[in-house]
Amino acid sequence: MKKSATEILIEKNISITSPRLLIIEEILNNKNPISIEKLQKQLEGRVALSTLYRALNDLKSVEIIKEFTTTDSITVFEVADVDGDHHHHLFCTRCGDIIDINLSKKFEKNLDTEVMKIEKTFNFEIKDHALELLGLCSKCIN
Amino acid sequence: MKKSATEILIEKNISITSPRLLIIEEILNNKNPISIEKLQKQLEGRVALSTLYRALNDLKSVEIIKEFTTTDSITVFEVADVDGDHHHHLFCTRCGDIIDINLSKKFEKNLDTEVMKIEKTFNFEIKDHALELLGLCSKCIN
DNA sequence: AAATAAATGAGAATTATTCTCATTTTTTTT
DNA sequence: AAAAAAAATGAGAATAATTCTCATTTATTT
Repeated sequence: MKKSATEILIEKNISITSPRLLIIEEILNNKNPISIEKLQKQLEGRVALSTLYRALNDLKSVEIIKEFTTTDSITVFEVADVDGDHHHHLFCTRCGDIIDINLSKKFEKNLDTEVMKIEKTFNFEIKDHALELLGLCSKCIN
Repeated sequence: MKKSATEILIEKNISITSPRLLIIEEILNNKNPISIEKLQKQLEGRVALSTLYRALNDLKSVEIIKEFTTTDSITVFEVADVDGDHHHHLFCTRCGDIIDINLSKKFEKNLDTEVMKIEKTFNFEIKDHALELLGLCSKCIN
């Protein structure tokens, strides 16, 4: 059921190149969002840095991947949500770890209702939302 | 009832200097989060750029201000929440506008409950949360 | 008021990201 | 399947954002 990197590129109708495949695979392989620095290390010698930045922007603009910034100002990437598969993030403010989380169906419904209210109040057309939870992970708690 | 910039610095027990006062006032004056570029222009000639960056970091570390990054990768600052005064943000992905919003009391309660569940599941100690809503503002909708 | 400690300004240094352009790879056309 | 056209890459230069250094100034403590 999982799509291959090649299939993903075909679906978005952009050309299939080795750097793009490698980058998508690397991001897919990572359970959690991955930083540019990590990607760079992982792809060392196989993808030029300029290409990495360019390809990340390309993949972002066709919505294959998503970019965001952590609480400690690190730019990270993850594969964009497909269909209903929608998740949020837990950030450890000490060690910088990021964990993907799902909210309960019930709560997501509540959230959607609240969002609709806000759309009306502000005459805004809301396309997406992200809930960020900040705190200390189990390792850093003590 | 509003605290002055001086009072804010005294409260946090860090020295009272002209750049810090000017920066806090500038951020207070702005209804919505303000970018570094804007701050820089506004404070041109009164605060050196290196001081601006340094003071922003200082104020951030004593939690007088809060930093975050917009969807188009712009770093912005706002005054940190005081007491229960807690808000979220609406981002226009076309024009970059940011609007402060409040969620309903009821929804914030639901959110707190959900957050507590997540804390247990992940053995995480959650200190703060932020809901970001992304879409098109009334001006950009058409 | 003097002594100490902390913060500032100016510019240099570093880091992150984008840009340029000749070459290579991919896609389209035949 | 080969030729032509279009798109992407790699290497490094250029730019932009942020941090660092250190002599001087300002704020705090004694």
